[in-house]
Amino acid sequence: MAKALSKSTKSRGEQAYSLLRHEIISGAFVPEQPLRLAQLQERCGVGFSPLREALTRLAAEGLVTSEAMRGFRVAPLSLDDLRDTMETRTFVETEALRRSIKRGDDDWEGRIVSSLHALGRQNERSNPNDPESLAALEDRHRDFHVALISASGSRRLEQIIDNLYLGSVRYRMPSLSNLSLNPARDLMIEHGAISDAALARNAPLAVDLLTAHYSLTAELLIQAHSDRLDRAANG
Amino acid sequence: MAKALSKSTKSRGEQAYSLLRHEIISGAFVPEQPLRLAQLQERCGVGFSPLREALTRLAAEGLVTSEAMRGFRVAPLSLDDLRDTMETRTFVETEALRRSIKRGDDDWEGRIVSSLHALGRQNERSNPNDPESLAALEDRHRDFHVALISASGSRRLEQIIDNLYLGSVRYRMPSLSNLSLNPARDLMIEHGAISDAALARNAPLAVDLLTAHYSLTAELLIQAHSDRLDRAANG
DNA sequence: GAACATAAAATTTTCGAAAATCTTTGATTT
DNA sequence: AAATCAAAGATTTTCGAAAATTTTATGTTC
Repeated sequence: MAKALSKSTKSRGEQAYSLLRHEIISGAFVPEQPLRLAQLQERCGVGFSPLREALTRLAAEGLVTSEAMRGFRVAPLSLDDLRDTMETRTFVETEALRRSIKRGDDDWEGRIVSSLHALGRQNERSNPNDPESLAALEDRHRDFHVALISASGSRRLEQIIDNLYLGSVRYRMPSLSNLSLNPARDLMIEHGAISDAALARNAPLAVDLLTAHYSLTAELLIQAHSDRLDRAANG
Repeated sequence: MAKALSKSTKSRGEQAYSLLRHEIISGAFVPEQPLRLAQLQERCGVGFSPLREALTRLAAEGLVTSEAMRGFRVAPLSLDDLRDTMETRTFVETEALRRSIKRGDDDWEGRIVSSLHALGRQNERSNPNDPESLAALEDRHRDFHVALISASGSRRLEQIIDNLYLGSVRYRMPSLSNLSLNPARDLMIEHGAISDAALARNAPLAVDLLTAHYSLTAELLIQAHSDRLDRAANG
């Protein structure tokens, strides 16, 4: 009897990693804020060792910075980094999309269709005032974009895309409601058009639509972040 | 006054990280070999905590794998990964090169000229039987390629390139001598031509030359790795 | 009062023992 | 012989105290 799939026993270090990652992404800490071990120990309920492992890993992924003998800080946010991240994301993801359109099989099409469907359903029931449902929407959004490029055949591209998503999602979280509430924008129509072009194997069109999608997102995020900086400076 | 170097003090964890990284890159361990803490503790002369931090970081960078409650292993090597890594490297670095040619200033040109010069000098005095001088040559080689793309203006691209280099250098190390000894190849001429095209701001030519440079490297590495696999299977 | 040294406090980092978990061994049963 | 189970051994993982380092506070000198 197949051993009941050995329990996904998450070590304490992984628990701490997941928790901190989630909190940083969702904006629970101020950028550049020092992350004191004693404080985190209480917050996460784990000792020093697993905590430092989690922070080391987050540092390697770019979510926190570390300086020898001076501990860890939440990684800074900046307009330059936001622009850079979104541009690089577009560059890499469009390539992965081209390859997926060329190589994708029935399963790939199935993943696109079903993730788009799930995104639509979550979008219907989504409540802009509930952080829980917004996080779920964000996850479905990511799933759709992952599905789009899931036939690229390149593990390396996938990893890069994953890390770039991580770098950009921090800018989105604190203002996702603003974003989806933007009257000039219907995200489901944009996503539907990208999906259609991809399934029709129209690579140039799909790439253009995806580029436009990210350009618009970048513009809105840059605007939102500029406003935040202004508020911080003036108010 | 224990140790007079207070400023550039490397923590023990960083020492362990540097050492292990170097040993993995230079092929001191067999791929997929388990990395036992007790053994590493003796080898590195540090306790469990900094060791685990180093391994966690190496895992995030892809040089080792980790499984909960089962410790760490040296990351595997494979033909697929080698191909993928070299292709992705070419894709990303050619873009960074295009941008650098467009944006590069006098300092950028200076970095190319001087790193090419340093590479040539190291190449002259390099002894294929001395691992020390081979490692130095590898470093000058990396410096040149870093200089080439150092005016891309994208921190993200630079990071990605750095990580991809890390992923590919493992395949090169055990057979660097084979590579540079290949009679059909004069690396200094290839590098000189790339440098010339870049400095002449001829982006299409520079990109073609860089692509050819990496394609040839990839071919030789794939051949070398196939031979190694055959030897492991038969002999 | 500014510059400098020094002590005290706060914080990070490391160590090694203890706990938790995996792996092997070997006896027992089917 | 194959399967099962529990104890013994090996290894990873965690904890908390101790060491090392940075930061802050205090006092002294010019």
